Amino acid sequence: MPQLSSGGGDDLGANDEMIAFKDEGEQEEKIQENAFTERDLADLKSSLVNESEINQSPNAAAARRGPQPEPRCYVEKHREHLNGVTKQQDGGMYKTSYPGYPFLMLPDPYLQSSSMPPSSNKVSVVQQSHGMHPLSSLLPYGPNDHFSPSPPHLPTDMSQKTGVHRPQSQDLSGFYSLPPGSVGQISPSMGWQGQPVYAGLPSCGFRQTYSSTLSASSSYPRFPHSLMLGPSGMHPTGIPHPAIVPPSAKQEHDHYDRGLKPQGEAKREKEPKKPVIKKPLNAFMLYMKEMRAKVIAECTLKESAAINQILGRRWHALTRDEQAKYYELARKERQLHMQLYPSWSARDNYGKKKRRKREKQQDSNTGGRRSAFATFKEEAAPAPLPPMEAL
DNA sequence: CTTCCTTTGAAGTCA
DNA sequence: TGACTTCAAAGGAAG
Repeated sequence: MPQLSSGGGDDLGANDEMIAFKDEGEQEEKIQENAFTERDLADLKSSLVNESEINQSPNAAAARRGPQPEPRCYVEKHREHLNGVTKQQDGGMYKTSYPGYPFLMLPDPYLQSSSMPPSSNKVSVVQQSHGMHPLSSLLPYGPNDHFSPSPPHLPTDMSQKTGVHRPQSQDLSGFYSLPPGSVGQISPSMGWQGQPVYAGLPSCGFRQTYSSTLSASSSYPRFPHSLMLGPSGMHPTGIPHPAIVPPSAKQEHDHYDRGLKPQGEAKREKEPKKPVIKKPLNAFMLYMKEMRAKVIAECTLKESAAINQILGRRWHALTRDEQAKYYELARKERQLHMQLYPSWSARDNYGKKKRRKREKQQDSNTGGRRSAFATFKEEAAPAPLPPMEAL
């Protein structure tokens, strides 16, 4: 795996993740036919642990909100598991959940302005609430290459196993309000077709090509000026990018732009605000984006913390191939992010959050807000998600 | 209004 | 190099 030359976690996650995954896969083979109920029981067991922990910790943040509502989901989860089996038999998630997989940034399911094809009522995958996402839409997928640089721990014929055929091109303007040709302007020039994932980055001239294509912005700074970005975080190509968060974005207002609202053109000129380029989403984040609405619908939950717990379990319950899709998507995202913002570093966003984890831990030692679940995990659970043992 | 919670993974930092 | 830290999304809840 060329891109795994360093770090090792580029594609399919950490090794320990995959070790656990292997275990789960083995378990899944055992229980493939009859054991979604067992899985649910495992969930139930886990939830009982949580609840008992909650009850034992009146201090806990979870307790302050009452027991985790997660158990409400078990019936629905079972149903979803069954549906998942159907999906896999029917060609996998691409077919069911990724109606436009090569162009993942489908309209936000929460947005009324959805331009999804009428035939699709699926939950879109990595759509952005604050803009369309060209990363996936421009992902260098060829019809057959989506997993071509297979992760070392994945079967090399994964793409064949998934049997997914992604259309090479679709009318992106149907998904994005792009000027005609804007996509084509980028995609071919990026030279992604059939290109090794990272092999070409240093030398293939992708960046050069990209720069030349985006000549008007070839010298744009890391954080493009608003004039270049456009009113809503548009990339100089004209394609909005979710990683570019315009200063006016509510979401970033929460974290980054508090107190910096423009109060006039003079101030804007005086203190031009740099749009925040956010980190590309990792595989799990992409998975969460896709599945969150589903879980919310099934569980009638809205609290993200609880939903994320469910999603974390489901993530571990995914098959290897299913996870691989998201790892691959995440890798593509990172790749394109790197192309779009060559000089961007995750460090750029360090310190944006108000509190540091260290401060949190210090507070927790002194009785700060800390969930019993977290404490339980640290004290009793070495792994983030204990394997689903038989009850 | 601000921060926390909660998850996994990527990337940064530090010894 | 390994351990640790921070951030990415999300929205309700608490301070």
